[in-house]
Amino acid sequence: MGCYVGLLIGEVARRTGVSTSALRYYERAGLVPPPRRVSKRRVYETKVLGRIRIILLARHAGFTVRETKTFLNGYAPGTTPAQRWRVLAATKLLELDAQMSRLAQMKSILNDNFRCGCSSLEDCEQWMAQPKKGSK
Amino acid sequence: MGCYVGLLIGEVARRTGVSTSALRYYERAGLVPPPRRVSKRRVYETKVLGRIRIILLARHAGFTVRETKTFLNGYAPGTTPAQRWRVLAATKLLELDAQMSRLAQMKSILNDNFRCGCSSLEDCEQWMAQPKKGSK
DNA sequence: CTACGAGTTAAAGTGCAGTTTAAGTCAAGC
DNA sequence: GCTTGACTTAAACTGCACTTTAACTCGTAG
Repeated sequence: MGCYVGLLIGEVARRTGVSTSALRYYERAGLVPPPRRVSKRRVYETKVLGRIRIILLARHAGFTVRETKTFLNGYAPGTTPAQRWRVLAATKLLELDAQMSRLAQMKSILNDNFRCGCSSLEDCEQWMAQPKKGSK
Repeated sequence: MGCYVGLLIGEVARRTGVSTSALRYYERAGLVPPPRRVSKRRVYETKVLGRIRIILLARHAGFTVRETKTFLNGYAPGTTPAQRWRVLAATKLLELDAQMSRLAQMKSILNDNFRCGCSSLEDCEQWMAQPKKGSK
């Protein structure tokens, strides 16, 4: 049964929490390199688990699959190593900062409303007029 | 031409940066209340601009349209005012915190790689083994 | 009266990120 | 030798968030 060195797709799915269909999709999309086959079956090396962790992190951070691919490939061996990577990373960092400040703004709205307690969005001067301040 | 009190959809689109088709979609989805009509045309009151600002903020913070709707409606007049809102806001705040820490983690990866300079993801111990620390 | 421009509708189309389905392959156990 | 279970494929389907299209209605300007 499990006498190959490596992991079958079901095992990778179980260990990473990514479904087998998603793993095949990631392979088609170029996120995960095609593993070797043993009688047509995918047999993964354990290091694929690390790559999948990165993929999950990127996806959860809001990167699209295409972005994640560029992210991984701009960094993979064979491409211009540092140069492309630095440009990519710099761009991404700016986007992440922008996104974090949007989240922070949303947090303020949610937090402040615990205090303010308005019962209608339209009635609440706090959010409705953007630079109008002076209401408790 | 513009002698109604209120804004036509094109004007709202221009002022908010949201396309007319998206505005109609938001109306169907229950995010924007149906405005009054003047000879079948939507005529918005200016306060809709405030609501759209909130919608945009929520969307940019990663809320789905459905979530944004619940967010706005749980807070609107007519519903249990404070109670539902507080539960919703608390849930959302937890999600935002989780998302922010994911973004922060992604930032670290991007930032640290400026220093580390590995040329292959699989080779870089830093990210591949998750709780392995000790390398500069 | 006609043409224009800005609006209207319902319905179909788009791109993303997968999931589901149907039909097939293969090694192992009974 | 047949069944079982984990895998394989291509293709169709899903849900989200809109956008596009086609055919229509208005009010105004020339």
